[in-house]
Amino acid sequence: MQRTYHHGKLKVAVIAAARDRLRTSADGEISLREVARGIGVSANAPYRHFPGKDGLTVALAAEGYRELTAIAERALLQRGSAVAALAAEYSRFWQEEPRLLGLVGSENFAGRDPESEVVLARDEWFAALVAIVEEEAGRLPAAEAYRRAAAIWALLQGVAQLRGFGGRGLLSESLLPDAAELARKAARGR
Amino acid sequence: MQRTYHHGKLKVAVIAAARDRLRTSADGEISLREVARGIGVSANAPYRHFPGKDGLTVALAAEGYRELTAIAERALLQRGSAVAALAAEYSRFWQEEPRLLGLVGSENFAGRDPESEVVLARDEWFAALVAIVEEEAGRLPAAEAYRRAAAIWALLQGVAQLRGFGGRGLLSESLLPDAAELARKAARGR
DNA sequence: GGTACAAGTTGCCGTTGTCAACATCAGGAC
DNA sequence: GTCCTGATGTTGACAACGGCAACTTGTACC
Repeated sequence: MQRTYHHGKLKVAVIAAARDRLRTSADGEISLREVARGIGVSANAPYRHFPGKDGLTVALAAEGYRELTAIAERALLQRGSAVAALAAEYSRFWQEEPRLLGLVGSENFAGRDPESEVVLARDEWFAALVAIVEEEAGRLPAAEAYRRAAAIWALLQGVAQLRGFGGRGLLSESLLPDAAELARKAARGR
Repeated sequence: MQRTYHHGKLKVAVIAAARDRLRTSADGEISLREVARGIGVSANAPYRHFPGKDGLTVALAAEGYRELTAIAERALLQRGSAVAALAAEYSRFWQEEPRLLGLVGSENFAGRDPESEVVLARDEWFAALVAIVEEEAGRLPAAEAYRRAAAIWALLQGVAQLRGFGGRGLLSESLLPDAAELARKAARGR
């Protein structure tokens, strides 16, 4: 790949590189400049594709949501409990990219446009989650299905965070609750 | 209060100011310099009390844990379900200082000294949580009590985060699960 | 009263996010 | 083929940041 003046696919390259930093860097901070440097492009090039650093993190969050949606859809196709499969995959995803999922959970979208990419991606993920609840519990009043889906998400995210503390002490791996089991109970409203 | 060369209580002042920024600032970022400026002290003064910016955020997390412990202990003294009281207070705390609790949940203490202030504070909070579980469910095997306590924490943190998304759509307030009810079930192992 | 040490200060450095102005390329109008 | 226009990258600059070093001021203890 020759160095041409125009990179061509900078947007996806930036997102991929940023995601990689998130995965590998020690402190989990991402620097726009460092990302650009890693791609071999000038510091300001990303500004042609993102309104700023915040824009990049929002894009990353959207990426995370899309991946979650894919995970949920895959879980539905599997034989056996979709909820349990989802829980297992959520945990695996967290282990691989904890900071990305942390971003997904913590990002504040309160003031954001409901039509924005990230909010749409979140809604799709949540819809997939609702489908999984109904697969486990049968048809439900919409409000109840939403509530159970939210409970499951809260559980998966919360347990994953706890697992993130890692290591010894009162929160060591063997003393953590079984996310799959808790999620199934939540799906059934128990 | 005259401006003297020696502030005297800079450490607590810095923590309080930083916590305040966390509560009030729009983006939730804290700058060591801005904090120092707000207190009326030079940019480098805080370095006499904290090893660096990370040190400050760790101190903030410890502060958060201590507050959680106090909440848990208060919940135990109340008449009625301690778990329910805890859930209510946790939610209130989140509404007031979402970023502080986000920090508590997301901070990565994996590599940290088990004797460090923040890990000790976390253990105290968790111990208080275990006491609440036993108040609700009676005496339990230690491992089981730990698991239920962890489940409750995960639920409270997860639901609070979801609530943080705020506003309309599939995750609007009225469609969120009742944290208190879920927590009680978790405490009873149901 | 003198002195060692803690607590604050100023000066400085490299890095970062972002703005403004300029350069380069690709593709359609003629 | 030529020209022009918009999208895409580049360079240069700026203020703010985190952090180091060296200096100054106050305090507490002998």
